[in-house]
Amino acid sequence: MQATKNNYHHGDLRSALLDAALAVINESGSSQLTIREVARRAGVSHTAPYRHFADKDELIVAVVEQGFELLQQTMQAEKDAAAKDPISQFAASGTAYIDFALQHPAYYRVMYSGNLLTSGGQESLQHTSSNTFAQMVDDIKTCQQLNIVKPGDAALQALAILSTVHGFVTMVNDQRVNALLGQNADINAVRDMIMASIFEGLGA
Amino acid sequence: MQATKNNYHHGDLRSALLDAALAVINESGSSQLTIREVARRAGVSHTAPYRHFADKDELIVAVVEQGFELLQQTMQAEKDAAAKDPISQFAASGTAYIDFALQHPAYYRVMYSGNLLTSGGQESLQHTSSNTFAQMVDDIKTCQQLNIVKPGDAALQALAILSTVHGFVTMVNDQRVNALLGQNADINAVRDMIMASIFEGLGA
DNA sequence: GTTATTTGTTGACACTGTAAACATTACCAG
DNA sequence: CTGGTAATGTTTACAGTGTCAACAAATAAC
Repeated sequence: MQATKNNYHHGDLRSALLDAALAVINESGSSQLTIREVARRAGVSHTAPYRHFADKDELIVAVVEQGFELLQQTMQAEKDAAAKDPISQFAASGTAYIDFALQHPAYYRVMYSGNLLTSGGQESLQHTSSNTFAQMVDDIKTCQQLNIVKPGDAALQALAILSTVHGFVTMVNDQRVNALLGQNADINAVRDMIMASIFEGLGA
Repeated sequence: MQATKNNYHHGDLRSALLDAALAVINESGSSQLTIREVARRAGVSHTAPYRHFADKDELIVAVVEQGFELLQQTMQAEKDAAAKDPISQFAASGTAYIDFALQHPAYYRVMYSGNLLTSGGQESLQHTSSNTFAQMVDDIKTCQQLNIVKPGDAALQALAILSTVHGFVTMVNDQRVNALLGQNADINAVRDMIMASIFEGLGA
């Protein structure tokens, strides 16, 4: 099963389809994401994808899962590269999350727009974001024990932070921030301000 | 032009189509929103909508605009009902915004999910949210002059708040909050906590 | 090396968005 | 009232979509 060309069998069609799906979303938006177009880009017939995904939902879910894996990796890498004190670690997570969302808008959009899925596909990806969340809660608890974050329900604190960060990157990716602040807005400056206000709110 | 029944002419088809569109989104999600289904619900032929909307995008944009009007009205009503000091006014706005999003998830989802639109339709609704935003900035500036909000770029402060609020309601409506906190989470309590942390961050 | 399994193709069907041609109703000037 | 014109709705048609069933080629297993 190697990726030799000009074969009847593609070699790694599943990956190729996922890549193509992401490319379509990047170029034309998720409303143009179509099984037939994805197949076209992979150079196969319009029903070939059905050997790898039961339906369109399953293809989208696969892209979402791949996105969450990449997010997880990105955050872990940033944490590894940062100083080992809890504050730096937490800051690294947050910045990595935001940067991931802004550098991979296609991924992020699919990951957090359930309206793409036809029916109950949503459930199958509920679990995907819980890893990230659980990690956040752990980090906050660690900081609380060190008295560098004020006490309180760590899950609620994590949720508030996630709300801010998620809302921010969503608005940036949807061009809302540019619309509201003007085209010349310095997104990185806004990001830093938002991170700062989060830390301030934590009482660090 | 009155809405008499059983007429060849519908009477107020445009409104009926908008209502039907919203109902579809509520019942089946925006992925099921289809011109033909909307026409079916309004009891007209599948091309009748084209006498009122150039294409599907225009129908969606009309729903979005209607949503923003309703949001504006809701916020104004809450402000009118609240105490007249700036803090109460600002709190009323925020709570009204959140409550609107949670009580009209279908509206809110369409209003803030650009991926429904095929092409350049996004531009036509960029202006819609700027009213709300401008109002927020004004309110913050007022509070700053009264020394109940700390100084700084009011637009940035407004953006941070909007990020938090938008992120929160988005996650609630997408079932993310329930997934992360558990089904028995008290959303109103979370909302109040988030509002409190916003005010804390403002230095009020 | 034959056979079963995996992977891809062809063809079909019901559904969608949308354009063109046509029909009915509302409205307005005389 | 009467006609003509604009507004509104219908029918028909076409290309594109998701997905199923039947078939074909390549791979893997014995």
